[in-house]
Amino acid sequence: MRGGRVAGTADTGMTGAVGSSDLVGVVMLRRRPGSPTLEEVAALAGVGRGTVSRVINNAAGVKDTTRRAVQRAIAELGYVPNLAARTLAGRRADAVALVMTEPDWRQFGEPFFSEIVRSVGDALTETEVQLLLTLVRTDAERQRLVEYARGGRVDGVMLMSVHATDPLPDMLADVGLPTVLLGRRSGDESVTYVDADNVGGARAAVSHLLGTGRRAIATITGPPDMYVAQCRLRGYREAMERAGVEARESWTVQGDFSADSGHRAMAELIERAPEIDGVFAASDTMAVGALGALRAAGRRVPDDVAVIGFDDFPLAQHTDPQLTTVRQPLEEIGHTMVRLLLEEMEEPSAAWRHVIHRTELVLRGSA
Amino acid sequence: MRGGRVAGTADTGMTGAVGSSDLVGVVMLRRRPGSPTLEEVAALAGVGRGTVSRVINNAAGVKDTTRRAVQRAIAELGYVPNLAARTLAGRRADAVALVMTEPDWRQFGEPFFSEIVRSVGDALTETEVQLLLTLVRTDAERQRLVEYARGGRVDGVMLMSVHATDPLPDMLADVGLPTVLLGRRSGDESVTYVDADNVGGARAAVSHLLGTGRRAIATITGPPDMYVAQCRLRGYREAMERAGVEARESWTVQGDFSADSGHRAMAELIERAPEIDGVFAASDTMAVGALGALRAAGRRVPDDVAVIGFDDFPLAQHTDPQLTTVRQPLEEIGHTMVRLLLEEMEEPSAAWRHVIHRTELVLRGSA
DNA sequence: CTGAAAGCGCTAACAT
DNA sequence: ATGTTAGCGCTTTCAG
Repeated sequence: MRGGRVAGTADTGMTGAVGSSDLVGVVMLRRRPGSPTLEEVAALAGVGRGTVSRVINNAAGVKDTTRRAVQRAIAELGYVPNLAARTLAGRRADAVALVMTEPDWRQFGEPFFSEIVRSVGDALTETEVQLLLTLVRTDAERQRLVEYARGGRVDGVMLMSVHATDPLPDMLADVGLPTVLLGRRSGDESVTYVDADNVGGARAAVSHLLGTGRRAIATITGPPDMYVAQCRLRGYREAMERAGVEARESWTVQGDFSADSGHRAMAELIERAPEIDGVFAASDTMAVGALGALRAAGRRVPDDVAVIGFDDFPLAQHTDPQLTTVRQPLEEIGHTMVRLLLEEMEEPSAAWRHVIHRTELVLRGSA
Repeated sequence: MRGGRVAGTADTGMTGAVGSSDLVGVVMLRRRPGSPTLEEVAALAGVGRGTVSRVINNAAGVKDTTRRAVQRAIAELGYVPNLAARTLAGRRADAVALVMTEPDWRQFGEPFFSEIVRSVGDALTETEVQLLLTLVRTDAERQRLVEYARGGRVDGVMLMSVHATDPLPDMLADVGLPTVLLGRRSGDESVTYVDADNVGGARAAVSHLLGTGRRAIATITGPPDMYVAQCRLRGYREAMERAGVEARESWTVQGDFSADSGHRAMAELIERAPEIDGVFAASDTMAVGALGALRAAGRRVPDDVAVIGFDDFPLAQHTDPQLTTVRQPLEEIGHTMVRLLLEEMEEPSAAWRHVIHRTELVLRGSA
């Protein structure tokens, strides 16, 4: 029976399955047709529509007694403004979208994303702006989002995890929709973006290793076609160069950001470059894999070999609390995205703006 | 230095920090004022507005040549319909919301949620309906969502992880907005919901243990104020009763769905009821904790004690591939939510509908 | 300070 | 088959 399956309620027959015996519950009356309108409020309050509009928009210049009367009418009718009408009449949608373009759905659960979502939500919680998360996986969904955004349902768009070849940012930005990217697609990203200082962070990590007297420092890179990986490799090289240490060819091994690839890369390094006494991994996940390989090979960490990983996901605390990492300030990155977006919505500028957040080294046992 | 922090780019000074030296990039012209309107399209195509409307809505009864002409005009102008106007003119918003009311933000990253989000997204991907995820943590956000929904920005709302005391479902449903809940708040939930068969699943798990000849079966429960936990406890009791096995008081220990609480509960069980030869945990997470406690105590699993957990999050595969679980069909649950919502949007009914999905036992090594 | 009136861009019902 | 017209509910001048 191992690995087999048994219907959970086969012996009970008590519950309805889809489409078969749905239980139908209490019957209740509902009223849909005709939420009260501003006009009805005006009538009840005995004022003109303009006055009601002023009241619900907190506009100045309404006698206090009238205001009160209107508010009473609003409460009595349970009036809620029709947002479509409001938007159509010229005001904004009072909503922004945070888009995840991640075909690989597992990413969704990553701490990286939840952190960003959380901080963006926080930054918006004080405002009148509703945050809308949307998923874009297929081209159909891409198209639908563009029509949604261009259709005026949101006043601005933030995009996370955009792949280098994704045209979505341009489709949005080219129509004049305030758009902010999290991370660059390439070195000359034009659309407004917020990014972490990947070059500087990598440089700081490697400099730190050099500072402890180590010289034979290797790096495990990310996919070469990802800009973020390029930056981290560049940081490694710059640090080595500045220190006057020649970075041997054999000290650079390619990974793909996964723990597995980190493990393999480290195993290869141990094999072909046993002189290594330090490693900079382009992701914390790979760093964890590398630590595993080192320990498996009987190397002492950090005494024999020190490891630092770039903190893409605040993973380290869950897997290896001893791992030194380069931390990206996700909280601030989220806040900055919101700030840039709101500013752009406030007064559209003709220029793209780019903000790069500093990173910081979080020292722990392994380096 | 251990545990200390170092600014990543302190030695570089190359990057701009927020608000200090933001890089300002390429300047580009943007046009915002006045997207082309349907009227302009009509003019360019030399037809009436009604015809254009028919074309963009794929309505029948338009001569093929005219249709083509209109489409050409649309392409030439880069016309995109104004959604606010469309909604106002009486049609729907063509959007639905999937709401997470989870004050404890960590939950967001759980596989349970990403699975639901994924399956709901899948179910919607074929339609014209845009999925909007929204977060509701504070009362302010709750209020904002209600105004958003009542304001006509979405045609329906799905709610996940609703706490027993949350008034949000009623606030929405009472105004006649199609609303579907994932999970019940209590035994007499009125609002339309989709749920897993928690009672039946628990019963099946315990029956399975009984079927292997075990008699001293304990249960680790969830928080007693959560309906889902009550149901799973009820299933345990029913199975024991049906088998004519007396479930001793001391065999029921309370947990809180966390792995830690599972560990503690199991340790307590080992102490006070060493006769135990089977355990049903109300969540897979607690089951994992329980397994840890058992192994630590030197009990062999499943030979001495068999463990089954209820699969809230498809966690088992990540932590203990040997753990037998009661699986909830998350994919189907998501699809059903969408189906019910769309049906309700199609033709509002006066009745609430309730669907309870079967669960299935996924047998693995530990039971 | 407040009422009246002119749209916002679209759909749908009604003519033609 | 297609043009015309009347709103949808709100914001916003513009008069009073």
